[in-house]
Amino acid sequence: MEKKQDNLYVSTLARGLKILRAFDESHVSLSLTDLVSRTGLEKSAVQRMAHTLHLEGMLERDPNTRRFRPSHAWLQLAYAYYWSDPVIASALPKLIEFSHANGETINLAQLSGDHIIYSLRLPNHRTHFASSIVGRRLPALNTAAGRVMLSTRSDDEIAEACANWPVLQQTPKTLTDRAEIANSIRAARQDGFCITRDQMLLNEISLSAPVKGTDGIAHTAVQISISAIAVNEDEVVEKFLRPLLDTTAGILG
Amino acid sequence: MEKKQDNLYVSTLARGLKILRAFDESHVSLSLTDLVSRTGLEKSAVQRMAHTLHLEGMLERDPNTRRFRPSHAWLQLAYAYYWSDPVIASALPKLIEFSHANGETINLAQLSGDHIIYSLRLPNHRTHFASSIVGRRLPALNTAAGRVMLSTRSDDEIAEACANWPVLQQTPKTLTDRAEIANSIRAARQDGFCITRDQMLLNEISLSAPVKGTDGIAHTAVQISISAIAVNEDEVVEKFLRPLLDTTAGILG
DNA sequence: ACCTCAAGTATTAAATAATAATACATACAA
DNA sequence: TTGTATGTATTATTATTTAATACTTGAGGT
Repeated sequence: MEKKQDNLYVSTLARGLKILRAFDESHVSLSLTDLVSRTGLEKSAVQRMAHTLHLEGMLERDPNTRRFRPSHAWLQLAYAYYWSDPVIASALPKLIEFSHANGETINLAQLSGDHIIYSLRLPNHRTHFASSIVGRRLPALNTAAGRVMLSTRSDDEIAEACANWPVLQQTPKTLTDRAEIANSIRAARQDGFCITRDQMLLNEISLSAPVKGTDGIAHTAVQISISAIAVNEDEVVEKFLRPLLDTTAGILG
Repeated sequence: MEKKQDNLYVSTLARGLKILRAFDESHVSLSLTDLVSRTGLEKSAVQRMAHTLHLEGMLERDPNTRRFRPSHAWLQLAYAYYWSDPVIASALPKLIEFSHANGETINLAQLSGDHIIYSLRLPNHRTHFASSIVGRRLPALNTAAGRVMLSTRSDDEIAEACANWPVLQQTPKTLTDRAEIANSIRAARQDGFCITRDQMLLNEISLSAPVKGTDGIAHTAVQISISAIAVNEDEVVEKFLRPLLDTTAGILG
């Protein structure tokens, strides 16, 4: 896949990035040969890239196992990202306020292609690890946050997304019927919020409201997670919709 | 600075990384010429690297201003980092517990060379933006967390660090006298904790305890921040040391 | 203790792919 | 409009990466 008829494209750099992206939640430390198989690059290419990334402080290397791991530099990049995105600075104090006042898990989600990505998370319960750390990507159509953002778009865009964007069956109860997802988005447009249940995690209720820009389109949403053991959807809306909308209203999209 | 007599070193990749690292808290969006001046690379090199990084989804490009910004991919890398570091998974539930029980800002800090880096942060008050987001690096000697980690090392290492590691005068009251810093570290070794005040921020008290590995050395520490307006250091120790030590005790270094 | 094999490391000739120089285009200001 | 700064495009040259291969190390099995 050495692509492009593009004389500005530096394939060596792309290969190096490929090494970085070989790491994910189920590949936390990789040997040279692991990297070869995961990236599809030549052994010697991997050798040189990994070597360089190590020297440059982007990869940690365990001297015993000789396996590579992400370094702290990866967190530093996140730090730079946070400063670069103005929505973050606007949202963070509001989320802290909400978390403090309501004691519930609250997240900031942004649209990233056909996925959402969680950019801020303030967990208030012990919950699954993946649900507590930033940077997680989920198919937009599967999530309340994704649907509520889509609901601010034109009918055509919604239809296009519902037809083509990925849907992932995460739990037995995950909604995979695209027509039903479209209904959910239509409802969200009416209501100004979206609520889901058991979509990514069983017994988890998600309530989300959009952060609209001046054009009325939302690239950001705030989402809260509530355990469905104690309460049902109606009660969640009853109790948390108002504070949630207060929160989103204070954020500059 | 095209360095190395190293035939495995891929300088093109290093140049690309240099572009990424040109972004930080005071350089949130950079034009081509900005990148040239910040990296010291040739104009055409920057052109090709930025172009490639954009195509690979590592840089966002504003079509109007033609400036580059970090992309969501930078958060995804943080996500991979979190999974790769076992301390994180062990610490996160404990920090959440503490935050929930005590309602105070709590952070996980790790030693990264001669700096500490905050890898988890659970802010519970409105506080300065930089104090709320992960990935921030601070000189280890300036911080309670850095000192308490150092205090688990040998006398020689402590002496070496106190002599050579960087110290940054962040507030008028920041301790810059290296002998006094050494005293602070000695005290931390005795006490099993370190408390500071007004070091990075005025009217901020920092209390930190180490997370020791099986060898007794700490590469990680937990730190809490308390406003010094309402309470003094003794009261902070009185009130929070016990729960803090309970927290660190539950974390596998 | 020895052997085997897989995994990591080192070396090189060959040529691809990146470079640097320069020319062109566009946007903004005087 | 003209001038200047910034971004974009093109190309010959060659430095740099490549890919192939040989060497080294270490873990597991017998």
